[in-house]
Amino acid sequence: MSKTSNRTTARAEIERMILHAAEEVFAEFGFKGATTGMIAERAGLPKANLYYYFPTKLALYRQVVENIFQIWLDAANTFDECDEPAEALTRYINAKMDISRAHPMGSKVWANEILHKAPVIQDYLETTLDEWTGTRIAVIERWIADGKMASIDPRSLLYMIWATTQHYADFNHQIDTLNQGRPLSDAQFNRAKETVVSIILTGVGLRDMSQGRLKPHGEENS
Amino acid sequence: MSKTSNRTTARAEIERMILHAAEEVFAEFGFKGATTGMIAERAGLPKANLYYYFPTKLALYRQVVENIFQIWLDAANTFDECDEPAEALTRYINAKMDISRAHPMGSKVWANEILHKAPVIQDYLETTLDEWTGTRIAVIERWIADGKMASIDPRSLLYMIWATTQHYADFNHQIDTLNQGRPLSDAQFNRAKETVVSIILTGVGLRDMSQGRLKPHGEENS
DNA sequence: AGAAGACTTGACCAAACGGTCAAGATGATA
DNA sequence: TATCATCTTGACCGTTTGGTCAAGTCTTCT
Repeated sequence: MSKTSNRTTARAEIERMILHAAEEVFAEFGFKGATTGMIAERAGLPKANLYYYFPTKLALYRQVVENIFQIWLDAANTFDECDEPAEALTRYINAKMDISRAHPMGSKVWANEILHKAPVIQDYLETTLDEWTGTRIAVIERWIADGKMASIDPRSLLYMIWATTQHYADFNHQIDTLNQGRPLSDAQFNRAKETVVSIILTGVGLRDMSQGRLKPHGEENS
Repeated sequence: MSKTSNRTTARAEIERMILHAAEEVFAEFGFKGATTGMIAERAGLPKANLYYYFPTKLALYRQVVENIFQIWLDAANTFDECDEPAEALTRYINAKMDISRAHPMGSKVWANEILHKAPVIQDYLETTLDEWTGTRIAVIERWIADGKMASIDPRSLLYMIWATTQHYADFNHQIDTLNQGRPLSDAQFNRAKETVVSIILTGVGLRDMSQGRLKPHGEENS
């Protein structure tokens, strides 16, 4: 009975289940609105047992937020995979759109946190995020100086990309409601991705609109 | 002593103060996180007195949300003030950006509501908002059919405008943090507005980027 | 087998919060 | 001044909720 799963493995497995449940509940109800009872129930164990694995509700929340920030950072790296602005921006936008589709709950927890003045992630904003943003702005400024793209405000461009891509996670309830109550199909979502990439790349002078609509890659059906 | 301010006037005044306090507290802490005690304190009256003017916390919240939706609708009308796409989109984007700056709390309450699956405004989404969106999409499709702008997905364009403009309200804490902890100056905000308008108009083929950066109107200083 | 630790859980507690209430203050009317 | 309605407020209540605890059960090691 005790071959692959020793105690530490089982413990890690349970912690993962708790964190998954917590992410969903925190996303849907916010930190205050979520109750440890709901999280425990969704994780399939009694509330008292949850406190055996995480000392407080806040500690559990912190762990959830840290995991989310790690995903965010992974996507951020796609920005640097290529030094050509069109390619770099396309990859970054697509990566962020894919995250919004794959991890909408994480994005919502993040949005909630910022909305409420970042009580637990303020230090991330001031250190890691600020640093990342500064270096990427420098990259964009170099592209502009090299005449590779139009002269726009790099910071506003980054905010626009963040806002638009995260909108598909944070506001997915509104988007679904405006789609006859149904979630976007893969085709619809891909069309949104292509539109976002198209408007932004064209908007910063990396494409032109003369030939009408371009379809860069990966289309599914009508 | 009783000339201009009869009782009904005083009552309206107090209700306005309560609603203002409630908007701030709901924006910062969410529906669950906000307490009627905090709202009463910020409005400068004892909690019990607040319940004389609003029967329940939920009723107060509903009133706040309805006021916000009215502001949203007012901005929506600027979309129709002109039938030329460049002018109409510019006005609409600027109106929404101005709202984000003037009423960030309202925008945050709205965002919070959508994030939590719109428990109290679902009917607005399904009726008024859905209807407004449908007709505006038709307008954009006509512009495209008439060759006035590039063939992009109108729905994705609207979402992009909503996401970007509201980002400056909903995520203003993050924006401030990335601006050395200070709120954006008027000059910085105007630059953001111009950048957003520029990228979107260019992105949908209503400007071209050949001459570098254009400054449409209203600049302050460097 | 049996001791020792890791894990589980129902019952419980103190604090916080939405909402009530009854007693009083204030202002309009006559 | 007397009356009545509107408004104000401190004290209070039931429920919810984060967190605790002691009494268990299960695993593992010797």
